[in-house]
Amino acid sequence: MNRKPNLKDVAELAGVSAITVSRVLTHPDKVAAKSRQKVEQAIAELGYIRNHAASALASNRSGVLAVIIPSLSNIVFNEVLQGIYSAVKPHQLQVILGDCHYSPLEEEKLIATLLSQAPEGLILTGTDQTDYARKLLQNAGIPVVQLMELTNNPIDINIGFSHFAAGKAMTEHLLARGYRRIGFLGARMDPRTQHRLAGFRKAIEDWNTANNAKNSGAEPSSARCEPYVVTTSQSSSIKLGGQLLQSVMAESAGQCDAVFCCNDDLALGALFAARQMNLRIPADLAIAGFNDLEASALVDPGITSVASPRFAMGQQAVELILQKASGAQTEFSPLDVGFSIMVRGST
Amino acid sequence: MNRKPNLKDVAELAGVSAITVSRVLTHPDKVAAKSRQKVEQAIAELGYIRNHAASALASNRSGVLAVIIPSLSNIVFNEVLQGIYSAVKPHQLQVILGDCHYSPLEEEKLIATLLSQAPEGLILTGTDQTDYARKLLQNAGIPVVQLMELTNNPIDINIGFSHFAAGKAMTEHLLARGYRRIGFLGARMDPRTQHRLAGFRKAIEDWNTANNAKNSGAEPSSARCEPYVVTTSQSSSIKLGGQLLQSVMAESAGQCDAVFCCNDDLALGALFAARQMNLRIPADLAIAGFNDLEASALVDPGITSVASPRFAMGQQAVELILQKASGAQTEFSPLDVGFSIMVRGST
DNA sequence: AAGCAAAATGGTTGCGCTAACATTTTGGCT
DNA sequence: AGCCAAAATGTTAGCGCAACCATTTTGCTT
Repeated sequence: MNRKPNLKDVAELAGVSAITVSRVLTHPDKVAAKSRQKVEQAIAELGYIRNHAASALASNRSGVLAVIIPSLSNIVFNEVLQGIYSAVKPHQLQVILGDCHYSPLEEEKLIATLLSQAPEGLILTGTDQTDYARKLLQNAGIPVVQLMELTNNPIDINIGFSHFAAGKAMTEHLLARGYRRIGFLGARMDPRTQHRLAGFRKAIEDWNTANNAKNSGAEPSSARCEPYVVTTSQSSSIKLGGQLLQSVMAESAGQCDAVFCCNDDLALGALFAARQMNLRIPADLAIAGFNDLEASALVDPGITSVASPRFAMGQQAVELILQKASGAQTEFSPLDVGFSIMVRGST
Repeated sequence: MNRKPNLKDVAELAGVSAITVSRVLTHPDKVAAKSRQKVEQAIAELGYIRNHAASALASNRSGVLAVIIPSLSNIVFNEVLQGIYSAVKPHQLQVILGDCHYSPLEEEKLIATLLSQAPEGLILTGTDQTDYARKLLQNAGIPVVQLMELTNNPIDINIGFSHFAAGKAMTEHLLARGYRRIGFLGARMDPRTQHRLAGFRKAIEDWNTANNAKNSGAEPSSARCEPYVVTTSQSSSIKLGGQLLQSVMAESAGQCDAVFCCNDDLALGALFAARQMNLRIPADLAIAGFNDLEASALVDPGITSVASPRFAMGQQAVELILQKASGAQTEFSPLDVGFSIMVRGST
């Protein structure tokens, strides 16, 4: 026999019926130890491997979890993925991963493709899905998680934190440290980066307002905080951080005394470049980042950054999907996992 | 109607037969434009999504590519993955990714699981599969790629480079630069790392032999090159690099004048730690790494490292699998993609 | 030993789709 | 108009498995 063995072949060899073999594979406790042993031996002997497609078709359960991330190369999503994999492991689940390259349209296509696998659940990054994608997901009737950021209008389950609040908090930290000519270095400018930038602007606006009120008598302009915003649609890298630092220095005529980088890659690049420009950190220039990568804590000076529980978010996404899939009809309100500012030498 | 629409529903709405709808999805050029249009409209109207399981079962083609990497967290495999995804994109293929945590046994289990999806091909990392895994793969009859390193006894397709040669070449570079008390810092010690270490040892042994021959008259010991090897089974990180540097300094009583780190994470950590120890790089201490991460080129001084075409390897793996799957019965001999030593300031 | 509930096992059927073959329609030619 | 090959479409059957329900066996109690 040259074709691959199937259930029936195993059943014949083991001297039982096909359905018993099937049960050994899916509900081993429903089968007497003796039969189970015979079946297991037959499986080993034939090198039998269950046909997942047939199983999924007959049982209407795919055992697949679909995940779409915006970028494989960004280590941030990698950590989320690790959380997802760690949570998936004890369950009989395969992960199908798609990379939508930060494009909602690609994401839409991917969703359509991945839904054809009839996944048990779907994990998306961010909250900017197209209308058609939302419709597809509604029709699919499976648990969907929007991860990383929060929205008032979730498709289903929503886990994340406010990038606006984080951006604002970090900027307030810089203001509190006395920096007044603060640059924002932004790359790729995906929605979350834009929220961080919005938080940055809000913090400065608020500060200027408050400051004007205080110094209502004096000339206000002298105490105003001046933001310098340099952004690019290029994707982020360490090298780019250095280039953007030069841009902001040029734009501010060297006045810039602090930069808030939209992520730690840029921040590291800015740090390396600042050293070459003979800027003392943080005396001449403060550097703040986002994501709290390992390197940020270990360079000298350490880079102040925003930490968030990425691994845990991934885990939680899987857990809530499984909860929901197993019938728990609890409503999940958006789950804010928060963030924290890791203050280090760079500010 | 509450259940999900199927092919027949679409066919009825479009006024054609089910098989025509199926053809629109798989061989659109075999269907007249008029019918195709009707079908496409019906699909859109119903929000129809093909049942992949049924399709796979009936057609005996899964449209799935299985990939197993040893670690999600190691950026090296991430880059390979990116190559895989880029090559997969133009084809109708989904990637199912497994993480075996550097364990051949986990890998074996994963292989069994992933094979149940009847993938069109399988990409593995390294060449250390268990015997049972090899047997499973032989039975499966699908193209298999062993990636990253080379072997004389490949399961099927083999793409990679010699980590032994790379380790040897880097050590020879250090010797050529005049360093004589060279440390090897190794973490996790997976097979590839061990080959690098073997190359390191061989280079030093060769050098000592040659040197003895030359100085046969003089006392040989004074000119001997002394290796210091510090390894740990812990997984690699920047922080660990600093700790291992301290270990090797302690072990060598401060005599060590160069360290060859088994990867750039360790090398970065060693660099940061060396600065804090007030060692001048490369005057007091040379640092060499492996993998040529982006940061290695941008820190100051840049870290000398071994570069390899990881992205291209991933791409090539997919392409060879597809070639083989489409019937090209060409035999592939192990494909050596080579490596190059990126010499930078740290040595 | 008889009776019975529970556990174990089996037969039938259909999941949704596509391969293979069969049939119909189309369009170009004389 | 009539013919014919090629293109388009349809019919039938079955992929391998698990749900459902039916039947048999087991192991316990009286």
